[in-house]
Amino acid sequence: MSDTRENIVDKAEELIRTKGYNAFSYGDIAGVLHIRNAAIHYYFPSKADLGVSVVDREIDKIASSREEWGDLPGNVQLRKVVERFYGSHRRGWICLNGSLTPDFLTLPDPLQKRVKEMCEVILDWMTESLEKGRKDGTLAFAGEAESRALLVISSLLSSLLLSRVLGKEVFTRMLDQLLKDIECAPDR
Amino acid sequence: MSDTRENIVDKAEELIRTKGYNAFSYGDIAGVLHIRNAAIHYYFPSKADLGVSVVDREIDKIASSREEWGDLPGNVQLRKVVERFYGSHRRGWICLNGSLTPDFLTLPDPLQKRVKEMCEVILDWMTESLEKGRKDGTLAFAGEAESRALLVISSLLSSLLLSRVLGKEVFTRMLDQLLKDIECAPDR
DNA sequence: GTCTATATTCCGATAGAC
DNA sequence: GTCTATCGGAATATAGAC
Repeated sequence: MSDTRENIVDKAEELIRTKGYNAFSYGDIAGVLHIRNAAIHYYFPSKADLGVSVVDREIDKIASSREEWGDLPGNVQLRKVVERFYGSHRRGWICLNGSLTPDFLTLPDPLQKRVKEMCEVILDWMTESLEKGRKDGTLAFAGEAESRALLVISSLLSSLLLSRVLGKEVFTRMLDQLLKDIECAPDR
Repeated sequence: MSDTRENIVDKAEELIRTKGYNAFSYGDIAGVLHIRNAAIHYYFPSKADLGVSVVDREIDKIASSREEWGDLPGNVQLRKVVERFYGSHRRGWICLNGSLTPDFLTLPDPLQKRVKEMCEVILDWMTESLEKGRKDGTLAFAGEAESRALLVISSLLSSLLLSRVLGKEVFTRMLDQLLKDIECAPDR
Protein backbone atom coordinates (compact mmCIF):
# COMPACT_ATOMS: atom_id res chain seq x y z
CA MET A 1 0.00 0.00 0.00
CA SER A 2 1.33 3.41 -0.96
CA ASP A 3 2.29 5.84 1.78
CA THR A 4 -0.28 8.35 0.67
CA ARG A 5 -3.05 5.82 0.78
CA GLU A 6 -2.11 4.69 4.26
CA ASN A 7 -1.74 8.27 5.48
CA ILE A 8 -5.24 9.00 4.24
CA VAL A 9 -6.68 6.04 6.11
CA ASP A 10 -4.74 7.03 9.23
CA LYS A 11 -6.13 10.53 9.14
CA ALA A 12 -9.64 9.34 8.35
CA GLU A 13 -9.57 7.06 11.37
CA GLU A 14 -8.43 9.90 13.59
CA LEU A 15 -11.17 12.16 12.28
CA ILE A 16 -13.88 9.52 12.71
CA ARG A 17 -12.71 8.96 16.27
CA THR A 18 -12.58 12.64 17.18
CA LYS A 19 -15.29 14.33 15.11
CA GLY A 20 -17.39 11.48 13.78
CA TYR A 21 -18.11 10.15 10.30
CA ASN A 22 -20.66 12.78 9.34
CA ALA A 23 -18.60 15.71 10.61
CA PHE A 24 -15.33 15.19 8.74
CA SER A 25 -14.66 16.05 5.14
CA TYR A 26 -12.17 15.29 2.40
CA GLY A 27 -10.98 18.83 2.95
CA ASP A 28 -9.96 18.06 6.53
CA ILE A 29 -7.68 15.27 5.34
CA ALA A 30 -6.32 17.21 2.36
CA GLY A 31 -5.39 20.14 4.58
CA VAL A 32 -3.26 18.10 6.96
CA LEU A 33 -1.59 15.89 4.35
CA HIS A 34 -0.94 18.85 2.04
CA ILE A 35 -2.63 17.25 -0.91
CA ARG A 36 -5.79 18.15 -2.77
CA ASN A 37 -9.31 16.94 -2.48
CA ALA A 38 -9.04 15.13 -5.81
CA ALA A 39 -6.00 13.11 -4.73
CA ILE A 40 -8.08 11.45 -2.04
CA HIS A 41 -10.81 10.63 -4.54
CA TYR A 42 -8.16 8.88 -6.63
CA TYR A 43 -7.67 6.34 -3.84
CA PHE A 44 -11.19 6.43 -2.42
CA PRO A 45 -13.81 7.37 -5.03
CA SER A 46 -16.50 7.86 -2.39
CA LYS A 47 -16.49 8.71 1.29
CA ALA A 48 -18.08 5.33 1.94
CA ASP A 49 -15.03 3.62 0.40
CA LEU A 50 -12.82 5.49 2.83
CA GLY A 51 -14.99 4.56 5.79
CA VAL A 52 -14.99 0.92 4.71
CA SER A 53 -11.19 0.92 4.54
CA VAL A 54 -10.92 2.30 8.06
CA VAL A 55 -13.22 -0.35 9.49
CA ASP A 56 -11.71 -3.17 7.46
CA ARG A 57 -8.29 -2.27 8.78
CA GLU A 58 -9.63 -2.33 12.33
CA ILE A 59 -11.14 -5.77 11.78
CA ASP A 60 -7.72 -6.96 10.59
CA LYS A 61 -6.00 -5.45 13.62
CA ILE A 62 -8.41 -7.24 15.92
CA ALA A 63 -7.72 -10.56 14.21
CA SER A 64 -3.97 -9.97 14.61
CA SER A 65 -4.18 -9.12 18.30
CA ARG A 66 -6.46 -12.04 18.92
CA GLU A 67 -3.95 -14.39 17.38
CA GLU A 68 -0.98 -12.75 19.08
CA TRP A 69 -2.53 -12.82 22.54
CA GLY A 70 -4.35 -16.12 22.21
CA ASP A 71 -2.09 -18.05 24.58
CA LEU A 72 -2.17 -15.50 27.40
CA PRO A 73 -4.35 -16.01 30.49
CA GLY A 74 -7.84 -14.54 30.28
CA ASN A 75 -7.22 -11.66 32.65
CA VAL A 76 -4.04 -10.66 30.83
CA GLN A 77 -5.91 -10.59 27.53
CA LEU A 78 -8.48 -8.35 29.15
CA ARG A 79 -5.81 -6.05 30.55
CA LYS A 80 -4.20 -5.78 27.12
CA VAL A 81 -7.48 -4.52 25.74
CA VAL A 82 -7.86 -2.07 28.62
CA GLU A 83 -4.34 -0.77 27.92
CA ARG A 84 -5.29 -0.13 24.33
CA PHE A 85 -8.28 1.88 25.47
CA TYR A 86 -6.05 3.81 27.82
CA GLY A 87 -3.94 4.80 24.84
CA SER A 88 -7.02 6.05 23.02
CA HIS A 89 -8.13 7.94 26.09
CA ARG A 90 -4.81 9.78 26.36
CA ARG A 91 -5.12 10.96 22.77
CA GLY A 92 -8.71 12.00 23.26
CA TRP A 93 -9.96 9.45 20.75
CA ILE A 94 -13.09 7.39 21.20
CA CYS A 95 -13.26 3.88 19.74
CA LEU A 96 -14.66 3.14 16.28
CA ASN A 97 -17.55 1.33 17.87
CA GLY A 98 -18.49 4.32 20.00
CA SER A 99 -18.19 6.63 17.02
CA LEU A 100 -19.92 4.62 14.29
CA THR A 101 -22.78 2.85 16.06
CA PRO A 102 -24.59 6.09 17.01
CA ASP A 103 -24.44 7.19 13.34
CA PHE A 104 -25.34 3.70 12.11
CA LEU A 105 -28.64 4.60 10.46
CA THR A 106 -26.98 7.36 8.41
CA LEU A 107 -24.13 5.21 7.09
CA PRO A 108 -24.09 3.92 3.51
CA ASP A 109 -24.96 0.23 3.21
CA PRO A 110 -21.46 -1.17 2.66
CA LEU A 111 -20.22 0.70 5.71
CA GLN A 112 -23.12 -0.50 7.85
CA LYS A 113 -22.18 -4.02 6.88
CA ARG A 114 -18.59 -3.55 8.03
CA VAL A 115 -19.58 -1.90 11.29
CA LYS A 116 -21.84 -4.84 12.05
CA GLU A 117 -19.03 -7.24 11.23
CA MET A 118 -16.64 -5.31 13.48
CA CYS A 119 -19.08 -5.46 16.38
CA GLU A 120 -19.54 -9.18 15.92
CA VAL A 121 -15.82 -9.82 15.83
CA ILE A 122 -15.24 -7.76 18.98
CA LEU A 123 -18.04 -9.54 20.81
CA ASP A 124 -16.80 -12.96 19.77
CA TRP A 125 -13.27 -12.17 20.87
CA MET A 126 -14.28 -10.70 24.22
CA THR A 127 -16.57 -13.66 24.89
CA GLU A 128 -13.73 -16.08 24.21
CA SER A 129 -11.30 -14.18 26.44
CA LEU A 130 -13.76 -14.13 29.31
CA GLU A 131 -14.52 -17.82 28.95
CA LYS A 132 -10.83 -18.56 28.97
CA GLY A 133 -10.33 -16.44 32.08
CA ARG A 134 -13.12 -18.21 33.89
CA LYS A 135 -11.62 -21.56 33.01
CA ASP A 136 -8.04 -20.69 33.96
CA GLY A 137 -9.18 -19.08 37.21
CA THR A 138 -8.02 -15.53 36.50
CA LEU A 139 -11.51 -14.12 36.02
CA ALA A 140 -14.77 -14.64 37.88
CA PHE A 141 -18.23 -13.47 36.90
CA ALA A 142 -21.86 -14.56 36.97
CA GLY A 143 -23.97 -15.46 33.96
CA GLU A 144 -23.11 -16.32 30.39
CA ALA A 145 -19.80 -15.17 29.01
CA GLU A 146 -21.45 -13.44 26.06
CA SER A 147 -23.72 -11.35 28.27
CA ARG A 148 -20.72 -10.41 30.36
CA ALA A 149 -18.75 -9.58 27.23
CA LEU A 150 -21.48 -7.17 26.12
CA LEU A 151 -21.31 -5.39 29.47
CA VAL A 152 -17.51 -5.21 29.41
CA ILE A 153 -17.57 -3.78 25.89
CA SER A 154 -20.15 -1.26 27.13
CA SER A 155 -17.87 -0.10 29.89
CA LEU A 156 -14.87 0.26 27.60
CA LEU A 157 -16.82 2.13 24.94
CA SER A 158 -18.58 4.43 27.41
CA SER A 159 -15.47 5.18 29.43
CA LEU A 160 -14.14 7.08 26.42
CA LEU A 161 -17.43 8.87 25.78
CA LEU A 162 -18.15 9.88 29.35
CA SER A 163 -14.60 10.87 30.28
CA ARG A 164 -14.56 13.19 27.29
CA VAL A 165 -17.47 15.10 28.81
CA LEU A 166 -17.14 14.59 32.56
CA GLY A 167 -13.37 14.71 32.89
CA LYS A 168 -10.48 12.29 32.54
CA GLU A 169 -10.68 10.94 36.11
CA VAL A 170 -13.90 9.23 35.05
CA PHE A 171 -11.95 6.93 32.76
CA THR A 172 -9.73 5.51 35.50
CA ARG A 173 -12.61 5.30 37.92
CA MET A 174 -14.68 3.21 35.55
CA LEU A 175 -12.01 0.82 34.37
CA ASP A 176 -10.64 0.30 37.88
CA GLN A 177 -14.09 -0.73 39.04
CA LEU A 178 -14.57 -2.92 35.97
CA LEU A 179 -11.40 -4.86 36.67
CA LYS A 180 -12.18 -5.19 40.37
CA ASP A 181 -15.57 -6.64 39.48
CA ILE A 182 -14.25 -9.34 37.25
CA GLU A 183 -10.64 -10.10 38.13
CA CYS A 184 -9.68 -12.65 40.77
CA ALA A 185 -7.22 -11.46 43.43
CA PRO A 186 -3.79 -11.92 41.78
CA ASP A 187 -2.06 -13.20 44.96
CA ARG A 188 -3.94 -16.00 46.58
CA MET B 1 -45.02 27.28 24.47
CA SER B 2 -46.69 27.27 21.04
CA ASP B 3 -47.57 23.97 19.43
CA THR B 4 -45.30 24.61 16.50
CA ARG B 5 -42.37 25.32 18.74
CA GLU B 6 -42.91 22.15 20.73
CA ASN B 7 -43.42 20.08 17.60
CA ILE B 8 -40.10 21.33 16.29
CA VAL B 9 -38.30 20.35 19.48
CA ASP B 10 -40.04 16.95 19.42
CA LYS B 11 -38.88 16.29 15.89
CA ALA B 12 -35.38 17.58 16.57
CA GLU B 13 -35.05 15.21 19.50
CA GLU B 14 -36.18 12.29 17.36
CA LEU B 15 -33.71 13.19 14.63
CA ILE B 16 -30.81 13.62 17.06
CA ARG B 17 -31.63 10.23 18.56
CA THR B 18 -31.92 8.44 15.22
CA LYS B 19 -29.54 10.22 12.86
CA GLY B 20 -27.36 12.35 15.14
CA TYR B 21 -26.86 16.09 15.53
CA ASN B 22 -24.57 16.54 12.54
CA ALA B 23 -26.71 14.46 10.20
CA PHE B 24 -30.07 16.17 10.50
CA SER B 25 -31.11 19.42 8.88
CA TYR B 26 -33.77 22.08 9.17
CA GLY B 27 -35.16 20.60 5.99
CA ASP B 28 -35.80 17.26 7.66
CA ILE B 29 -37.98 18.92 10.26
CA ALA B 30 -39.71 21.24 7.81
CA GLY B 31 -40.63 18.32 5.57
CA VAL B 32 -42.41 16.35 8.27
CA LEU B 33 -44.14 19.30 9.95
CA HIS B 34 -45.19 20.77 6.58
CA ILE B 35 -43.68 24.14 7.31
CA ARG B 36 -40.77 25.98 5.72
CA ASN B 37 -37.16 26.22 6.68
CA ALA B 38 -37.62 29.87 7.67
CA ALA B 39 -40.39 29.10 10.14
CA ILE B 40 -37.97 27.03 12.19
CA HIS B 41 -35.44 29.84 12.15
CA TYR B 42 -38.13 32.09 13.58
CA TYR B 43 -38.21 29.97 16.73
CA PHE B 44 -34.60 28.82 16.69
CA PRO B 45 -32.29 31.30 14.96
CA SER B 46 -29.40 28.82 14.87
CA LYS B 47 -29.15 25.07 14.92
CA ALA B 48 -27.29 25.35 18.20
CA ASP B 49 -30.34 27.04 19.75
CA LEU B 50 -32.45 24.09 18.70
CA GLY B 51 -29.97 21.59 20.12
CA VAL B 52 -29.83 23.51 23.39
CA SER B 53 -33.63 23.43 23.68
CA VAL B 54 -33.69 19.67 23.19
CA VAL B 55 -31.09 19.08 25.90
CA ASP B 56 -32.59 21.63 28.29
CA ARG B 57 -35.94 19.91 28.03
CA GLU B 58 -34.30 16.58 28.80
CA ILE B 59 -32.62 18.06 31.87
CA ASP B 60 -36.02 19.27 33.04
CA LYS B 61 -37.58 15.85 32.43
CA ILE B 62 -34.86 14.24 34.51
CA ALA B 63 -35.48 16.65 37.36
CA SER B 64 -39.21 15.86 37.23
CA SER B 65 -38.75 12.09 37.26
CA ARG B 66 -36.22 12.38 40.03
CA GLU B 67 -38.69 14.27 42.16
CA GLU B 68 -41.61 12.03 41.25
CA TRP B 69 -39.76 8.81 42.00
CA GLY B 70 -37.77 10.07 44.96
CA ASP B 71 -39.68 8.10 47.59
CA LEU B 72 -39.52 4.75 45.78
CA PRO B 73 -37.06 2.02 46.82
CA GLY B 74 -33.69 2.12 45.05
CA ASN B 75 -34.33 -0.94 42.89
CA VAL B 76 -37.71 0.37 41.76
CA GLN B 77 -36.14 3.66 40.74
CA LEU B 78 -33.60 1.72 38.73
CA ARG B 79 -36.28 -0.37 37.09
CA LYS B 80 -38.20 2.76 36.15
CA VAL B 81 -35.12 4.01 34.32
CA VAL B 82 -34.66 0.65 32.61
CA GLU B 83 -38.29 0.77 31.48
CA ARG B 84 -37.72 4.16 29.93
CA PHE B 85 -34.78 2.76 27.98
CA TYR B 86 -36.92 -0.14 26.87
CA GLY B 87 -39.35 2.37 25.39
CA SER B 88 -36.52 4.02 23.48
CA HIS B 89 -35.29 0.66 22.28
CA ARG B 90 -38.69 -0.26 20.88
CA ARG B 91 -38.76 2.94 18.85
CA GLY B 92 -35.22 2.46 17.63
CA TRP B 93 -34.01 5.59 19.38
CA ILE B 94 -30.73 5.86 21.22
CA CYS B 95 -30.46 8.15 24.25
CA LEU B 96 -29.31 11.77 24.02
CA ASN B 97 -26.18 10.86 25.91
CA GLY B 98 -25.25 8.14 23.44
CA SER B 99 -25.97 10.44 20.53
CA LEU B 100 -24.35 13.68 21.68
CA THR B 101 -21.23 12.59 23.56
CA PRO B 102 -19.57 11.00 20.50
CA ASP B 103 -20.09 14.27 18.59
CA PHE B 104 -19.09 16.36 21.60
CA LEU B 105 -16.01 17.98 20.05
CA THR B 106 -18.00 19.18 17.04
CA LEU B 107 -20.81 20.79 19.03
CA PRO B 108 -21.06 24.57 19.43
CA ASP B 109 -20.00 25.82 22.86
CA PRO B 110 -23.44 26.45 24.37
CA LEU B 111 -24.53 22.96 23.39
CA GLN B 112 -21.37 21.38 24.82
CA LYS B 113 -22.17 23.12 28.08
CA ARG B 114 -25.69 21.64 28.20
CA VAL B 115 -24.52 18.15 27.30
CA LYS B 116 -22.01 18.29 30.13
CA GLU B 117 -24.71 19.48 32.49
CA MET B 118 -27.03 16.68 31.37
CA CYS B 119 -24.34 14.07 32.00
CA GLU B 120 -23.67 15.46 35.45
CA VAL B 121 -27.35 15.44 36.36
CA ILE B 122 -27.78 11.86 35.17
CA LEU B 123 -24.72 10.71 37.08
CA ASP B 124 -25.82 12.47 40.25
CA TRP B 125 -29.28 10.97 40.05
CA MET B 126 -28.10 7.45 39.35
CA THR B 127 -25.56 7.69 42.17
CA GLU B 128 -28.28 8.75 44.59
CA SER B 129 -30.63 5.97 43.49
CA LEU B 130 -27.94 3.34 43.91
CA GLU B 131 -26.97 4.65 47.32
CA LYS B 132 -30.58 4.55 48.37
CA GLY B 133 -30.97 0.99 47.11
CA ARG B 134 -27.91 -0.15 49.01
CA LYS B 135 -29.25 1.44 52.17
CA ASP B 136 -32.78 0.07 51.88
CA GLY B 137 -31.48 -3.39 50.99
CA THR B 138 -32.94 -3.66 47.49
CA LEU B 139 -29.61 -3.32 45.70
CA ALA B 140 -26.16 -4.76 46.37
CA PHE B 141 -22.87 -3.86 44.72
CA ALA B 142 -19.19 -3.43 45.47
CA GLY B 143 -17.30 -0.14 45.45
CA GLU B 144 -18.40 3.46 45.50
CA ALA B 145 -21.89 4.30 44.33
CA GLU B 146 -20.63 6.84 41.82
CA SER B 147 -18.32 4.33 40.13
CA ARG B 148 -21.18 1.88 39.97
CA ALA B 149 -23.46 4.56 38.60
CA LEU B 150 -21.02 5.24 35.77
CA LEU B 151 -21.01 1.55 34.86
CA VAL B 152 -24.80 1.30 34.99
CA ILE B 153 -25.14 4.36 32.76
CA SER B 154 -22.65 2.72 30.39
CA SER B 155 -24.75 -0.39 30.13
CA LEU B 156 -27.95 1.53 29.49
CA LEU B 157 -26.36 3.77 26.89
CA SER B 158 -24.56 0.95 25.11
CA SER B 159 -27.52 -1.41 25.12
CA LEU B 160 -29.22 0.96 22.69
CA LEU B 161 -26.14 1.36 20.52
CA LEU B 162 -25.18 -2.29 20.33
CA SER B 163 -28.69 -3.68 19.90
CA ARG B 164 -29.15 -1.36 16.95
CA VAL B 165 -26.25 -3.10 15.21
CA LEU B 166 -26.21 -6.62 16.62
CA GLY B 167 -29.95 -7.24 16.91
CA LYS B 168 -32.67 -6.50 19.42
CA GLU B 169 -32.08 -9.60 21.56
CA VAL B 170 -28.86 -7.94 22.68
CA PHE B 171 -30.84 -5.28 24.54
CA THR B 172 -32.70 -7.74 26.76
CA ARG B 173 -29.63 -9.84 27.29
CA MET B 174 -27.64 -6.88 28.56
CA LEU B 175 -30.24 -5.35 30.82
CA ASP B 176 -31.26 -8.70 32.29
CA GLN B 177 -27.67 -9.34 33.28
CA LEU B 178 -27.30 -5.80 34.59
CA LEU B 179 -30.27 -6.22 36.93
CA LYS B 180 -29.15 -9.67 38.05
CA ASP B 181 -25.76 -8.21 38.95
CA ILE B 182 -27.08 -5.47 41.14
CA GLU B 183 -30.55 -6.39 42.40
CA CYS B 184 -31.12 -8.35 45.57
CA ALA B 185 -33.45 -11.34 45.32
CA PRO B 186 -36.96 -9.87 45.71
CA ASP B 187 -38.32 -12.76 47.85
CA ARG B 188 -36.10 -13.63 50.72
C1' DG C 1 -0.50 10.22 -8.96
C1' DT C 2 -1.47 14.84 -8.24
C1' DC C 3 -3.09 18.92 -9.85
C1' DT C 4 -6.70 22.88 -11.35
C1' DA C 5 -11.17 23.76 -12.25
C1' DT C 6 -15.76 23.04 -11.89
C1' DA C 7 -20.38 20.78 -11.57
C1' DT C 8 -23.90 19.74 -8.32
C1' DT C 9 -26.20 19.49 -4.33
C1' DC C 10 -27.31 20.74 0.15
C1' DC C 11 -27.28 23.37 4.35
C1' DG C 12 -27.67 27.21 7.64
C1' DA C 13 -29.17 31.63 7.73
C1' DT C 14 -31.35 36.25 6.43
C1' DA C 15 -34.47 39.79 4.05
C1' DG C 16 -38.73 41.21 3.27
C1' DA C 17 -43.71 40.42 1.75
C1' DC C 18 -48.09 39.00 3.65
C1' DG D 1 -45.97 33.51 12.42
C1' DT D 2 -45.30 31.73 8.04
C1' DC D 3 -44.20 32.43 3.56
C1' DT D 4 -41.01 33.15 -0.95
C1' DA D 5 -36.67 34.05 -2.44
C1' DT D 6 -32.01 34.08 -2.11
C1' DC D 7 -27.19 34.54 -0.35
C1' DG D 8 -22.89 32.46 1.02
C1' DG D 9 -20.50 28.63 2.06
C1' DA D 10 -19.19 23.93 2.25
C1' DA D 11 -19.24 19.21 0.81
C1' DT D 12 -18.94 15.20 -2.44
C1' DA D 13 -17.63 14.15 -6.70
C1' DT D 14 -15.88 14.37 -11.65
C1' DA D 15 -13.26 15.98 -15.97
C1' DG D 16 -9.22 16.65 -17.93
C1' DA D 17 -4.32 18.70 -17.99
C1' DC D 18 0.32 17.56 -16.52
